[in-house]
Amino acid sequence: MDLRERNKQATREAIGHAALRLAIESGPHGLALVRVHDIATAAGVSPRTYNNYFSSRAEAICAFQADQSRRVGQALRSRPADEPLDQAVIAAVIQLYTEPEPDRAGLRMIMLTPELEGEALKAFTMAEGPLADAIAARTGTDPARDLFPAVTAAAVAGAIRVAGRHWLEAGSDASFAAILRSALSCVVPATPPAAARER
Amino acid sequence: MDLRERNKQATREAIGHAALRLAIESGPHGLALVRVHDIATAAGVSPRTYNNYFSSRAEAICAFQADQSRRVGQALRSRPADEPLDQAVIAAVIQLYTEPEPDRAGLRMIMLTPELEGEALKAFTMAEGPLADAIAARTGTDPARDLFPAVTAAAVAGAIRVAGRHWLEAGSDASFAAILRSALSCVVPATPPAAARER
DNA sequence: CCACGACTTGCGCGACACGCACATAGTGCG
DNA sequence: CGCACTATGTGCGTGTCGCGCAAGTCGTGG
Repeated sequence: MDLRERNKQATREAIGHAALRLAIESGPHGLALVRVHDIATAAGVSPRTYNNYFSSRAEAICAFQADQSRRVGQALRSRPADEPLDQAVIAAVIQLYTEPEPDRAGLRMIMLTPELEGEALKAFTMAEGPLADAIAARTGTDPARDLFPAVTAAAVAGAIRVAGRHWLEAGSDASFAAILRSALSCVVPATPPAAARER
Repeated sequence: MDLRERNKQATREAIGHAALRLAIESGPHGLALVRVHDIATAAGVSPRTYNNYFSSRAEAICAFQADQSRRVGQALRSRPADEPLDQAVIAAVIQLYTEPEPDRAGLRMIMLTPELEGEALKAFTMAEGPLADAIAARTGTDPARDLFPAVTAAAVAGAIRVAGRHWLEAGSDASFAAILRSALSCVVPATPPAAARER
């Protein structure tokens, strides 16, 4: 990886981190008060540079979740090939979403702030493409003909979202991993339905 | 319904319709060129009134899809109570999304324009809340304790989205109803899993 | 018929996204 | 090692937008 590319990644993360931190500090309702200037200053760049990287505050704040989502496909591919689909997906997702202990305040900000709803959904939805490809590769289905990979990927992304919301609201009566497991088990079959397998 | 309320609904629809129409006419890439002033004028209101109803162009353009999504819960509730969950959901969704022949150009604009992605996701996701309630009511599960209703609702919303994308891309080798049916059948079980039923 | 409340509209302000031009730092070649 | 080249950071100017505020206008109920 280039020095250039590493610097780029670093400033991207710096801006994203600063944006999320300032948003949290200003409370869930004062998000509109966070000025672009503040984010840029906190990240040590000019306001103009900030929006070379992001074209809205919401995008910057949700950058971490977006990057996280992009890794789901790869996480599934790293599971052993002979593992059943449901177990593989559950294990991959749990590892990815509990490896760095998730930040309650950050997740609460992203998921429960109305102004961020659109960007948050975009962030979680970013998992779908790569995840669908990984599911298709694992199950030997053709994503161009069968809806199963894409639909399952969307369902997984949705289940992760619902699990996060439940983890935030309900309190700590269960670990995030356990909630994820029970959410995912509702929608991921051990093997694709016959209609998709028969091709 | 009041005359006031009917007028309000009418202008809301007028603005949403005008916004979508202008967006389509300007082509998928010229969306940024559609000015708020144009939308307001086309709808016969002042620009200031336009954003009494919507706080962004994207929101106005996606208003129709959002309203549509809000009706999914009610559509499911109107199915006979003894129908299995999967059949009820499939029938409800198909009826709701094919009753007015869906507008290809409009759906294409909403789903395939990057700047609209966030709002489009919001629009489709609006189905989840009422739909989860309806599923919980139908299956007798408690939405506060079981993730099944919320997760299934999210999966259904995702499946509708994927089906729409497939219908737009693939072409007309299948009816929208058929695509919806096969997408939904991937994620909606005939009956809730044992973990949810045993409570 | 009148007073109250809602919806609309015009005005103005602060913020923002982005194009453009220039400065600066990283990179690869001779 | 030095030099051109390209990618990235920055300052400035511009057009648009979201929204608070204060009339004006039209339904609604007494």
